[in-house]
Amino acid sequence: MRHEKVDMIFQAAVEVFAESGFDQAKMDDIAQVAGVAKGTIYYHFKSKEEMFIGLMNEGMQKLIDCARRNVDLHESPTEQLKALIASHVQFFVQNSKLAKLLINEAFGTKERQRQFRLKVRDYLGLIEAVLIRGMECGEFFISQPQEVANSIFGSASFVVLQKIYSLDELTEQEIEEASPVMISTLHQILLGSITKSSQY
Amino acid sequence: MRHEKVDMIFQAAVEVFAESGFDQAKMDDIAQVAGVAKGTIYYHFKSKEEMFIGLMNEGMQKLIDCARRNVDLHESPTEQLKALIASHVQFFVQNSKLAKLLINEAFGTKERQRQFRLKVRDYLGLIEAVLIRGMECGEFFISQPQEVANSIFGSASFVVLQKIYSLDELTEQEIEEASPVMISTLHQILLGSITKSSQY
Amino acid sequence: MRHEKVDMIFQAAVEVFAESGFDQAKMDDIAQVAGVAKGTIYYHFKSKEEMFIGLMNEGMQKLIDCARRNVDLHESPTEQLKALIASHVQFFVQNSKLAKLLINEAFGTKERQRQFRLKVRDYLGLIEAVLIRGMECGEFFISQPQEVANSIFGSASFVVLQKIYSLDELTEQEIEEASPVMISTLHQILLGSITKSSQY
Amino acid sequence: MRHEKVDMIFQAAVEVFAESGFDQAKMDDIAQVAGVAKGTIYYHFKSKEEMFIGLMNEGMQKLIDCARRNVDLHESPTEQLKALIASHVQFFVQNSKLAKLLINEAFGTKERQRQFRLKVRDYLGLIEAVLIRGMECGEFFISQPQEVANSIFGSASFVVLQKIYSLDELTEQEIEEASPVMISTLHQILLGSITKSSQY
DNA sequence: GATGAATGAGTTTTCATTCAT
DNA sequence: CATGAATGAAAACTCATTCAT
Repeated sequence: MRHEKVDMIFQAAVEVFAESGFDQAKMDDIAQVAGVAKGTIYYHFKSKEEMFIGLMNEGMQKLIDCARRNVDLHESPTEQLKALIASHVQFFVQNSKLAKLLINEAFGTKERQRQFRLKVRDYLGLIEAVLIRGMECGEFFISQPQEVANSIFGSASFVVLQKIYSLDELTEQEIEEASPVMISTLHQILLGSITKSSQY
Repeated sequence: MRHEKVDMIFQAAVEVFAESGFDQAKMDDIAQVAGVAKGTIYYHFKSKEEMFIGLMNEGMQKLIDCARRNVDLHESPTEQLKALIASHVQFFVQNSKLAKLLINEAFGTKERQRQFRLKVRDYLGLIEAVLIRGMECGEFFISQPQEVANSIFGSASFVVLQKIYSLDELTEQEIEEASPVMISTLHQILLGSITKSSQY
Repeated sequence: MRHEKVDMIFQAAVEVFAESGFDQAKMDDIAQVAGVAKGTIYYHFKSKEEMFIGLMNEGMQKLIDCARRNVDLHESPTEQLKALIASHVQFFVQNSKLAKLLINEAFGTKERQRQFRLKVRDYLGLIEAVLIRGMECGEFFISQPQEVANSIFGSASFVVLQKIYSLDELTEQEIEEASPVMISTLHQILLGSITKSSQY
Repeated sequence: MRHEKVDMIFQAAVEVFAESGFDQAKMDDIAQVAGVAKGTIYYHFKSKEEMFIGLMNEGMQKLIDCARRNVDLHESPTEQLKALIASHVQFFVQNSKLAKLLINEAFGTKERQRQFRLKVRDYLGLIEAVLIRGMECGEFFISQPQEVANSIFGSASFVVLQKIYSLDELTEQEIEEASPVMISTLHQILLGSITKSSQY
């Protein structure tokens, strides 16, 4: 296969970066995990930073595609938003390392972080679009759709990560099993208030 | 004063850690900002990690105290929760570097991260307590108060950080001014659904 | 042509080595400039060092041939020496990168540098031969022809290189135009004292 | 002593750089020769390049000071020029490694090389000043003093280096002994043509 | 003959930590 | 208590060389 080693490096990089974060991730470890020499990484990627950016884009794109696919299964904005939240939770549960990385690298002034936020913004735009459509067809009552989108993202992300990195140290199995509860709670909180015009 | 230098180091450490994150923060920088020699830091703190842990505890304690103070100003859980959310937003806006650090270091398997989560749990416990009191006196209708607490924390935190690290690069002034909108939006979303029994 | 690629590599190597010096020259760059794959270089040349030695010999041989040709145009040693100096200046001006390389690699204890000095000695021998012939036919009055040969080489080389790498950063055009002045000045200095009549 | 280690590093750096040239010189070697840890070098010097520049300035300044001292011992420009040439030869003989480095790093487009040429220009200015004074008081007859200065520098430098790196591999002792001959030959060549009476 | 992906030893640089003063 | 020079164990990155195709 042509891209055999490149793929292995990419996989290894996801794993190591997600495990340790950008700074703690060592190129040596990535090389070892990938089963290639260190030089091989640099033959295919210009630098640690560049590799990371490519990797983040890839990961975020997966998240975005997954969300879009799930949204498109439904017609009503309400159902779409519910699907989106469920999709988000499931993706984070199944890609927990990536999820942690996402939260860790979403803020900051480094180039990689700025680039990364561009992708995050795409995803948030997807959420916002659903909200706006809901407003237009009278299903949602929202004054600040952008803030609400941020709020949804923050809720869903933190709920999952808090479960994963809970002090009880749950197994992957237990976390998977907890997904439905997390999803339904999030549905309750996040949809309850926007489907009726409340006064707070 | 007895602890003159210790305090200066502590202040400097907050600044530098918050600015750069744990890994990128250099002891040299902390020393320089504090106006002391590098060796002096090691006279007062055992290591970079230990200093960081102390600092995080301090920061989280401030957040907790601030929240508790604001909660205690009110009687009804609804008002308490509103106050808590407003307090959270304001604290994050006024301590944005610390806020970022909080999110960055909340997850992970390192000792400092585990220790840190103990403090986060205290804060979440505070939120949860308000929720439970609200359930008890019939103001809130929640099935999973812990998840809801996480959700509130995640929403409020992400909304503020997203504003601070927005691609528009707002000034501190502009962020301060945006606080009321963020708070009211969060109130709307987070309180709307739990004060009525919704079906999702 | 049979040696099509070999020639292209050779040309590229001259260019890159001359531009960057031995250590800074990268085989990748040579390959790229030559328009061949890196492996191809190693198919034709044993190593970087060996390629460099061959290249230096080639370059020096050109210089020697050029000098010899110009010397042979004249009968009297005085005219021969003048021709030789003019030839040297012109060659250095037209092959400035090679000239720099020559000076940089002329001294040192590395094998390539030792090998290189053998060729330099050939060239110096050519100068010395003219001087000795001049002594024999009574045109020159010199006690140490070898030292004088070195002196001539050093003068002429440095004058040109100093012009090329002057802080004013002259264009190639300007350097070409400065050649006559450099040549006549060198004639004046170098021939004035070794000939009987100081008419230059 | 305050600068104990800094001095040792400096000495070691001169030695290693002079022995191997900038590119081949390894910081490890400098550290080892200096008898300090590698980190110590970086505590005192910002980078390899910066260290090299400081070192070159130091070396060139020594050369300039030495030349100026010797020039100032005499009144007549002729005697001054003779003293300058003798001084140059002796300095190069006694600092042969530095001399080689000087020639190797005098040309090129790197920052360190450009900075270095500023110092070389100072030295050449010193020679030129003597020549111009000689012209003014009627001792020298030169049309291009700058070119003549370059010529003198080139002659003297190359004669010495050629002796040092001769294929016969002379001992330091033998080179020292050869100095008078080199000096007198250079005097003969370089002064003969620029003075009125060719009595040398 | 020609290729270019792969290698790994080697190089500069960084920085938390120590310790003699 | 306080200092800051010194350390050395990493870590990112380079590049001549090899070799399977």
